[in-house]
Amino acid sequence: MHWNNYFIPTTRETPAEAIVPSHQLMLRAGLVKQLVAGAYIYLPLGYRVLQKITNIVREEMNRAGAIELHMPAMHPVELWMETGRVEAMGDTLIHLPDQEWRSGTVLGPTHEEIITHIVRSFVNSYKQLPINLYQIQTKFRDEKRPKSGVLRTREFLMKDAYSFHTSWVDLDREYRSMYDTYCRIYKRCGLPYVAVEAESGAMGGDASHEFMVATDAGEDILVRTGDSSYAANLERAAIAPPSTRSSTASPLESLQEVHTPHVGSVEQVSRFLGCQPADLIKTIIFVADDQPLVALVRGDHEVNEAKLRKAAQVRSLVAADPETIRKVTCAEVGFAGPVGLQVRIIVDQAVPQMQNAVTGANKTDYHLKGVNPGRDFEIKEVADIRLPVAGDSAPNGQPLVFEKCIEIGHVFKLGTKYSVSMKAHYQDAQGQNHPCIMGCYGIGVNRIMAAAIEAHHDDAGIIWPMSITPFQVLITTLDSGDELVISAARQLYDGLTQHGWEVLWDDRELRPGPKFMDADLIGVPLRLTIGKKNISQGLVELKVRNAAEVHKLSVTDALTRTDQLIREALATYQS
RNA sequence: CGGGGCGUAGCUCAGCCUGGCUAGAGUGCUUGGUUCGGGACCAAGAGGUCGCAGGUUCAAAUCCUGUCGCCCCGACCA
Repeated sequence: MHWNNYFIPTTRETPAEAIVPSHQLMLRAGLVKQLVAGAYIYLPLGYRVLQKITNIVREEMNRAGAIELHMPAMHPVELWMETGRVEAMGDTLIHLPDQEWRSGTVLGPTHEEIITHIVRSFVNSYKQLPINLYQIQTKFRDEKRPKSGVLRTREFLMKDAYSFHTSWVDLDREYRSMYDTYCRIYKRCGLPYVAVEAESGAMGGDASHEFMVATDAGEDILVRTGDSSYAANLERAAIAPPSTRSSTASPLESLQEVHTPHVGSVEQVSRFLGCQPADLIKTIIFVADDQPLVALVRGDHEVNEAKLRKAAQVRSLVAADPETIRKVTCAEVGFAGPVGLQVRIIVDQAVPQMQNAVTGANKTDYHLKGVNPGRDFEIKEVADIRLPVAGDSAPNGQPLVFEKCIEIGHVFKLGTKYSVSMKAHYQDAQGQNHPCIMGCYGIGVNRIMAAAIEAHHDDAGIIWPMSITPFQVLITTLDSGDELVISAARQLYDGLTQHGWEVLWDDRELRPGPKFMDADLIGVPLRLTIGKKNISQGLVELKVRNAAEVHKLSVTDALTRTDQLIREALATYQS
């Protein structure tokens, strides 16, 4: 490809709206342009990268036996009503309300309903299972706040796969296979990914893993140990129980009521009484399966509702409204405490360690000092029910570290949630009907592109992994009036093209400076520079984008060396 | 949805507070010339309904009201 005949609108300055490095570089390198908030145009260079990524995804999915198809982006809302997800998705689901036919149409944020509809239409027998169907398709979600370039958008490309099975054992096998496939895909894309245990959230289902890339541009929190022997997302991260009661145990004080007028929050109470938030026991009241449930955590900790729900073994769990709180505690909101409460209490494992703590007195404008768990209130149920904080350890005893990250993929075991509600049944060998057991597996294609840039760039621009670069080689000709320069460039261009490589020839009539700046910006991994002075001695220059040194080689040596470097680089990304 | 900010040339921004001639700069673009190995220089040009609508005024980029869009922080996020 000749640069003059192509379309790469690079810019020197960074548009003001871009904050994160990948967004800035994608705009400056002419990869994308925003059309409206949350939707991006993929310009030719960016589209090439996107295609490289989708090719890798497709190859690996096919290798794993998944079968590609293509589903519409417009869905009849009836299918979503069958699973109750019109409500579950809420505002995220984009409706088209302006015309009669459109009022029954939504834009697909994901495709469980559609794929389940397909399977129930065509799959009747266990002989047709298992099957794994996937597509690479545009999704629509009405994100409240699109941000960070293509990292969070309302319209985005996703590879979504759905598998259907006759047994949980077979789902486990496919889940494992997809997990391994994802690892291969990310490795081939050159991403430093981490697989973590995750909550499956509103998707439903049991097991779930997220694939993360650590980056400051991210909006999730990755929790892991320094040696990565343990990794999880923030919601899922398990916390080791405190080792032993602190050796500096102080004498137990007696219970004492203190007047704390209009002082309700942890911060206010600790300031008012001159103690630390960690000296308080926070008493949070929930309604679980229509019964009040109290959770106790240290004042500087936060309850993790997913953990609490699991520990309490309840189906529904919501924060109690003020009226319920008043009824349970006989006090205004802000003065709840465990002493004397006659409801089910689940205690975080950090609380029994506490001594001479402060809690609400269940009496408006009063707190209790000198509260000692076990003495002043009974400890019946202890569990890990909070979010981790700095200083906590993983179950294996190693300290946890926290990093911002972005999610680039997610695998779920869905089970029968959709097949039951949508009646996707198959007949077994005995003629019995059963709902299909399902898994689903998603990859954010645009996010891979942004994450790759987040992971591979410097001050001058992008440094593409060889596997997803828009071109493997950039030929930069200086002194383009010189016949030797042109004939050498043509020789290299033709030679490398014949080897099957994608070559971009910067044939623009520009001074060397801007050409080198653009070369670094767009991040093609190998650059061959041909100038009058060197070529008069039969030499061209070979430079690797992420290395400082420059090699002077003959034209034929440059060709074989470049070919070799590309092969070597690609090999490192293969699994 | 709450809080903050911004909308003036392709891009980065000044001008607005305190209304007043033909609305500016840098960069990019076009043409000519000199240059030519890491964003050169000279000269001449093209390019703007100052987001949009209404109002105040002799006069509005500037003041007022409304509206739309965009960014940031937070909430939300299969």
